[in-house]
Amino acid sequence: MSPKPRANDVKERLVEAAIRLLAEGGPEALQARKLAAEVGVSTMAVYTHFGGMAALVDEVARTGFRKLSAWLAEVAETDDPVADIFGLARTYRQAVAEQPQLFAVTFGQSAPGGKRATLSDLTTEEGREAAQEGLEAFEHIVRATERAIEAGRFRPADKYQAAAQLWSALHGFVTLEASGHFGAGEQGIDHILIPLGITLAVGLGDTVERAEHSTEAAKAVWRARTGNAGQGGND
Amino acid sequence: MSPKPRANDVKERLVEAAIRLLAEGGPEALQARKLAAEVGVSTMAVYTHFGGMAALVDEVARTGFRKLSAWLAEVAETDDPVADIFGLARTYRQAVAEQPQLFAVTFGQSAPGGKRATLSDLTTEEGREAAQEGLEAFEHIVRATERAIEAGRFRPADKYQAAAQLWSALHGFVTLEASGHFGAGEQGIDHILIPLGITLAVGLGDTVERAEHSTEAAKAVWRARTGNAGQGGND
DNA sequence: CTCCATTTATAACAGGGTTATGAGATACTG
DNA sequence: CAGTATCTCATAACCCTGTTATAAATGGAG
Repeated sequence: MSPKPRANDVKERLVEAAIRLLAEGGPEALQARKLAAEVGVSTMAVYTHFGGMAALVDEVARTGFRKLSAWLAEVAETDDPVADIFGLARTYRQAVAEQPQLFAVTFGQSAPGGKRATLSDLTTEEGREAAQEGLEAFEHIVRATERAIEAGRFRPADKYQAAAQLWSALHGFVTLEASGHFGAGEQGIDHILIPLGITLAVGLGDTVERAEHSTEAAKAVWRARTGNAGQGGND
Repeated sequence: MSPKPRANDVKERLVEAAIRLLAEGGPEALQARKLAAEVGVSTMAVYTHFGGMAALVDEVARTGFRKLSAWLAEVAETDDPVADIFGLARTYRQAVAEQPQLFAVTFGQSAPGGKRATLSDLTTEEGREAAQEGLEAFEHIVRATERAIEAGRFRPADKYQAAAQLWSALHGFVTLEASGHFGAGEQGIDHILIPLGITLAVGLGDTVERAEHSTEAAKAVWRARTGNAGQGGND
């Protein structure tokens, strides 16, 4: 097996193997020796390509952001921007639910004190320029928020500020759910995420009726997407 | 120094030292040998008292929850339950801002030595029993939410469900802020946390005017508390 | 005092990340 | 084409950290 790894995709394969090990065995399974064995090379590959495990983990974290952005980008824009926001939320939650270990690294690695350039303030112009991958995922929420404001569903407001509110709530729910605080399975979606979304939409200016209608629309779109061809694959 | 550790508070001192090392050097500094040296004992103490580093980290996580609960318990109940919720939010945020490393462990984002602390489900009866400390912090939000519903500020709703929404949003904001996404200092509070709180309050049934008034009331209380005698001490 | 349980220090072991070194491959240069 | 420089990778060692085996010290029970 593994006849001979072709020249330069060893780096790529290391990251892929790292994500696989992470998904299967959690953070403890992410070890240089296991990684090397998985790819069929020696541990030196980690050092020639990344400089060390820390940098590799960093790359894994960035890959998580990229995957998240890619998934969010697949959410189609409809004429109901609030429903689109719910669609983004479901997608965000689904990504984390499917690969909790990966996103635990992704969100954990962005902590300050780490080596990596931290994503800076997303509510200022300069900050947005400094933050690459993290911002990209955020931008999808911003765009949908902007459309909701333009459509009169949300009150006029700073789109970044409103989107940051939505992102906070969504991220908090997803994080707490991944930590096991909201039970297993899908119950957290119905019991908390959807009511939370309605609360936020209404608080931002939508009516209860329209917000509820949008959750139903989003649920229908979601069923069509995941019913036909699940989006849970590897990009 | 350290004349001779008295019998059974070695356990206590180990946890204290662990929190100190964590605060000063991050997760990587939380090591059995450093810990033992800090307390003035051998590494064996970790094993006789905890069974291993994993259990010690777990105890550190639980201590974080206990401190958080203690801080939240200090927030007085006024006749404005929505203002009280804002007070709880500021306190929650302040705790994490002051001891980000500790709460990164508490919430499971940081994994010293690969050993993550695990928490339990708060939306089920059994889960709530298993998670004493986690629940205690959550209960403060539940209680304030209940009062807001009873006072007619929030629409009638399941108090746990409504509180879970508030907790999600608050936790998400705090987490993202601690990761550096919302800039440094207090700007995240004014730009995002307070607007988020107003959005949620309004979405749950409050009026914009009363919600805004409550944020001001909470800010005044906060200034009085932190202006007089900061609450940043150890429990 | 003697016995027993608990706690602790010492020292070794095990398993990780990392590094030194040299061999092989690759590409550029004359 | 020959030679050389560079990049990549395997081997083997090194260091650090969690852990455990063992025995000494401690302290209460009888």
